[in-house]
Amino acid sequence: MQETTSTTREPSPRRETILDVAERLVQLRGFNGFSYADIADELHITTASLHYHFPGKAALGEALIDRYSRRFADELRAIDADAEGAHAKLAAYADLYARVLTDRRMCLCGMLAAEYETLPDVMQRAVTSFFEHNEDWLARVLLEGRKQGELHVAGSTRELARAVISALEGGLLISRPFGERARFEAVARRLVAALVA
Amino acid sequence: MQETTSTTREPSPRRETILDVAERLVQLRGFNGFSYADIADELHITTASLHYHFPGKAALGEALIDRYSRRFADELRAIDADAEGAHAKLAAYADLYARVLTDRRMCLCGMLAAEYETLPDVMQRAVTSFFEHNEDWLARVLLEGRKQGELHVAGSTRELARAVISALEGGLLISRPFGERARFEAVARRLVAALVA
DNA sequence: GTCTATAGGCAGATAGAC
DNA sequence: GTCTATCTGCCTATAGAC
Repeated sequence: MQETTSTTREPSPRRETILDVAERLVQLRGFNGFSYADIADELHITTASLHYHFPGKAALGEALIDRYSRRFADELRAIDADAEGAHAKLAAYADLYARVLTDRRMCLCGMLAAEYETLPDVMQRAVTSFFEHNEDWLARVLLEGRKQGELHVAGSTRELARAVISALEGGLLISRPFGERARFEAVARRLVAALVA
Repeated sequence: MQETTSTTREPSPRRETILDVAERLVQLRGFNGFSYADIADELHITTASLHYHFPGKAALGEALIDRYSRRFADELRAIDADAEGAHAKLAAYADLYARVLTDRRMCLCGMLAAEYETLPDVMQRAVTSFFEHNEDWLARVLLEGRKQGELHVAGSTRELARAVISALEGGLLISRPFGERARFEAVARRLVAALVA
């Protein structure tokens, strides 16, 4: 039986490889800091070929955020399945960010948040959506932690969720120029510990 | 008596105006998100004229960070002179960041931290220097607060200083796409309160 | 200080052959 | 799917007149 009705594009291997390269470039240099030529050179193809897979840079950018968000959501589900208790979940969440730093990368959506003003509309919407979903997940974890008496959260859990995301994204942002993952981890530990004391 | 021996360039009015426009553009769109033409259009001059004031984009960028850092240092001195006690100083420090958000701007050096990988060497050095000076100032405030018994800071004050900067820069980064200053202020209050409890 | 004119390169993108 | 060839536009930058 042939698959013909899928609304989301079939994930061809080539397409995925292109996204892999583009993702790394955006995380390192930003959406305005790389070009189709950079990807083409690395894959030993031409920019015309890239336009076959993604009609324009905006479409490529949107696909990047969608895939990144989907993967992030998968990781959050994995944390829900594996980690027990709010403290463990928050530690696992912070660890997601620490792992982003591999190869000096920034969080894709943190990078795009900086460039937000210059992004095509479709990408702007996808970026805010990423943060809102993170907020939702965190707020739920915090609320459950409070219900269980595990956390002493005063006031709005949503506001606290925003603070956690801000702190972790900022930790990545500031640590990266100094090039040491240990620096981020020390900061992240303090931030999470202080916020959800 | 004529001034001829100053090593730092005389601040001509034109030069300052150019820096004003460039500064806003970088804070809004990033260093890779604006061009000489953008500045020239706004000032109704040509890009050739800009090259008279700044030989290249790297020199302009360096001048931007230098001026921004000098102003920031001035503000820190003003806080030292006006605010009494560590809590008041930290609140004033956080307020510096809140004021940056005017017109949806990002902190200049926070923006450049995102683009760090793509920046000319002179700019990279200037950016890290900005954060180090902020760290120094904050670490001193935290240390004095602890000595006075005003703050209960466990462990390294330098590490905590880094956490504060990360949290505030991250707050700006994430709040900006949502366009509400109140959002940042709520997050910043929580972050500072939690960190220096 | 500002201009005109122009260079040389790179950007994102398209048409059409294979 | 990938190519060659090409386009248009923008980018940083420079020479030289005023």
